[in-house]
Formats: sequence, structure tokens, C-alpha cells
Amino acid sequence: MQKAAAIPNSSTGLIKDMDLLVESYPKVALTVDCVIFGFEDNKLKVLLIRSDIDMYKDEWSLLGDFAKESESLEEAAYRVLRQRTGMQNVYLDQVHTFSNPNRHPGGRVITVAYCSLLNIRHHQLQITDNELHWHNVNDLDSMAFDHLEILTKCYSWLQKRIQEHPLGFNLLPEKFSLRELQNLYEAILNVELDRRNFRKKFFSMDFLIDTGELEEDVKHRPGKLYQFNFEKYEKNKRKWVGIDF
Amino acid sequence: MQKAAAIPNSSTGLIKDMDLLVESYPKVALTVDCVIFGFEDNKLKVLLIRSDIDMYKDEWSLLGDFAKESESLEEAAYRVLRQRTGMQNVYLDQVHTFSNPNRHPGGRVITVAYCSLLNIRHHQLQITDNELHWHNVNDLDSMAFDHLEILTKCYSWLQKRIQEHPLGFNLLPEKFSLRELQNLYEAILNVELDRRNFRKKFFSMDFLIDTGELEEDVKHRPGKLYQFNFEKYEKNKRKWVGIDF
DNA sequence: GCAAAAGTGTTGTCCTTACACCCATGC
DNA sequence: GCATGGGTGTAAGGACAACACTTTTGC
Repeated sequence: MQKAAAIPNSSTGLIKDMDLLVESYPKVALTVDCVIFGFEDNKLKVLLIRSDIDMYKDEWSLLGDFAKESESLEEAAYRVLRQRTGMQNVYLDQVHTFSNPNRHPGGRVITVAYCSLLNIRHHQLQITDNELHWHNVNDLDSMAFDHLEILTKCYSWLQKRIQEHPLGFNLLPEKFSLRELQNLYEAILNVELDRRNFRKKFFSMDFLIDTGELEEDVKHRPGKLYQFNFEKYEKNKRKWVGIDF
Repeated sequence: MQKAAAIPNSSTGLIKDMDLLVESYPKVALTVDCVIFGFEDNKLKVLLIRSDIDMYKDEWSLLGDFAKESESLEEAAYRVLRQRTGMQNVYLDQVHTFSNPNRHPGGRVITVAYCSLLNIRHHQLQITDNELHWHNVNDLDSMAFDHLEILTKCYSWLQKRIQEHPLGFNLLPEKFSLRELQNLYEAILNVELDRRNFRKKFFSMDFLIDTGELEEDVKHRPGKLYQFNFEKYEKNKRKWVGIDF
């Protein structure tokens, strides 16, 4: 129901006072939740904290916080990531907004899910409050609030995205072997891929730089290490159509 | 800043009163905006109203409203569509949430964009308040608020979606010719397609039902009319990989 | 009979897939 | 020397792109 203040000017029929208009809107609590994916031991991982809410005290929770007055939601998501983990300069993408009126037991809270992909070794956790640590995505079958639903949506989003854009590189170290890259795709997409065809596909994209270095500390023939050519990818983004397996 | 009420219980460190927790969150105004695409005269159209806000009185605006307390955002979007146009039972998809703190001159208002595709002839406008009518998407270069940005994002979303899912059928009459279908794809994707290859592709998908009827009132050889087999598509959705041109 | 668009097949090219052997290293 | 995974090539099949002529209708 609009308050009187926002009722249009009677002569023109137009609304003049924008501040009053916005004041007349009902207000809701708004949070961001960060789904931070990592990759280690050939498993897709997600960064979670122990919920500090009594009714969810045995459950794990995404990294979230309410949005401050002055920041965009994207800024809020970056802030949450920084405050909870100390990490900066990582990729963040808005995935979906969850608005089921019953999703939060304390009343109506809308949340916007942001997704991030990063390399676990390059981003050692400095802060581990609330038992912050990495979990295997596939081992989770219950979470606080509707966070499992949010995670599931982000996982589907990730599966689709890494086939359209080479986002997966963000999950790998700067230098990686083709075996690691293939493990990543196999783990996320939950498929087995032919090694030779996989190599052909990625070499034909021409976004891999041969570092000339080799793997170390492996007990078999070491593989070559590559870097991803982000610069070349950015230039050719327009022509880019995706990765079909 | 959390209010005292939401500070955790001091003995367990856990938050017990969820209502107080949510009360402690800052609240923001939240709206939904509907981007309703149609197709007519081989042009992609979008349904807009004249803004009733004084400073935007010469601009066009998406169909939006604030979200009510008790409804999910999706419900709000369906409500806006119903209230503004009288339309029901149309497809709606959440596309993106826009949260730039300066997007609304009256203060902070977050909006969630929903996208809908419908057939203009099957959905004659019963209500035309605020000069509601269809506009050519390509002719718009200025809109109220950040609505042009929202429209642009939804247009990109549509271009991608109709190549992955046969959503385009929602824009066509129940019975349509292959020429109409091709015009639709050419208009939305802004490309020219080979007629024979286009036919082959759609027939090979096997989602078209030959109605046995022909076009009428055309001054050339009439084309066959087809229906989209929504049922078969739903069954085979899992195997569906998309439409590559 | 002519204008306008519908309808139809083939061929070459490229991409995808399936598949097997030798090579380099650690132990 | 053997176990382990790295590295490579080829052939067949399927999808896509390019292309021209005949058919049907209205006028």
C-alpha cells in the first residue's frame, strides 16, 4: 500500500518526490551469499563455515552477510569474501536471487548468490573463524537455511560455464599439467574424457602457453606445465563459442 | 552494524532469536521488473509503459512494482504481468539482479529482472494504462532509470537461451510456418540463415508437428503450418544439447 | 505467364570419436 | 626392468555449410 506522500501530484499525475516514493516502498532484509569453489585432490570443493545460529548449529553455511546501505551487491560479495577469508582479486559472478518467503526462519530475507572460483594453494586461508574450511561438494547432503539449494544451483551454473568459458583455469595453479586440467573437467562435469581428444581440443583453442617446465615430485614421467593465456583469451572472447565434449 | 538484540547468547556463542536477528539487518526497497518480449512484423518487441515519474516523463519504462511482504519475487513478477497486461500462464525466468546504489534517484532500490516471452496476437492487451504498448527493441536508445541496461541484459540472455532451448516458440502463434520460425531466429540473433539448413536442423530435432494446414491470405505458394511438440520436448529435455547455427 | 516464396538433396569440409603404441621417469 | 602415466596419429562417422532447381499459389 502506497503512503499518501507518494501519491502523484494531482494536476500532472506525475510523481515528483522520488525520496518519498522510495520511502513508501516496503523494505526487506537483503543478504549476499558467496559460493566459493576450489579444487584439490581431484575433487571439487566449496568453502563453508559453521553456522553460528543455534537451530543450525550442526550445519554448514555459505559465507554471507547483509548488504550495507552504500554498496552494490557485488561489492558486498567481495567484502564478504575478503572479511571471511582475506582473499582479494578473485573472480565473482552473480548467479541467482533466492526469495522464497520461508527461506529464513527469522522472517523475510532475500539473498543473492555470488559464485567464485579460486585456487586453494594460492589462497591459503588466513582466517579460519567459525571453522572455515573446504568441503567436498559431493559429500554435502544438508546445510543451514536453503544453502544446499543455492549450492546446487551454483554447481549447475559452474558445470555450464566451464563448457562455455575457460573459467576452470581459475581453479588451477598458475602452472598446471594437462592431466590436472583434465581431472578438473572430469570432476566438475562428472564424466570421463578421452585423454588424446582432450589434449587436441585444448591445444586447438590455442590458449595454453608451454612454460618449458616439467612437473616435479611425481613418480612417473613428468608432464609439461602450461599457463593459461588470459590476455589472448580476452582478445578472442567475441569469437569464442565454447567447449563441447 | 548489528543491534544488541542480535548479539549471540554469551554462554553458547550461538544466535537463538531469529526474529531479532533479521530485525537487526538493514532493510532495502526491492522491486521486480518484467521484460516482456513479443514478436510481430518480423521484429522483436518489448512491452513498455510511459513512466509516471516526473523526471522520466518523456521516457519509457519496464513493467515493475515493489515486492509485497508475503510473496516470492517470482510471484511478484507474475502479479505485475497480470496487473499490467491481464496476461496469465506465460513463461517467466529470472535473469539478473541490479543493485547499483545510484540506479534509482529516490534512494537505494534493488530490482530483480524477470523475462517473459509471449505471442502478441494471442495476448491482446486488455489494459493500456500508462500508454502500455509494444516497442521495437532495436529502436530504443533511452529509457527511465537503468531500464535500458536491464533490457540489454535480457536481450543478451534471450539470444543465448533460444540457442539452447526452444523458447522462441513462445513468441510464435500456436501454428506457424517455418518461414516465421526462421524470421524469428534471424531477427533475434541478427544473422541470416540458410533456409534449407534451417529446415533440416529443426526437422531433425523432431519437435515439429505437421498440422496438415496451410498458410492463408498469402500472395504466393502457402507454407505448411506446424505446431511445437512441447510434450515431446519436455520428455527429451535431458538429452537436449541446443541449437547451433 | 510471371512474380514470390515453398519445398527439396548432394557434396565437401570440418569436427568428433574411438582407439594402441612408444616414451620418460622413479623406484 | 617394471610400473606409471606422458605423449602422439589416424581413420571412420557425423554434423555443418554451401549451393540450384522445381513446385505451388495469387495476380
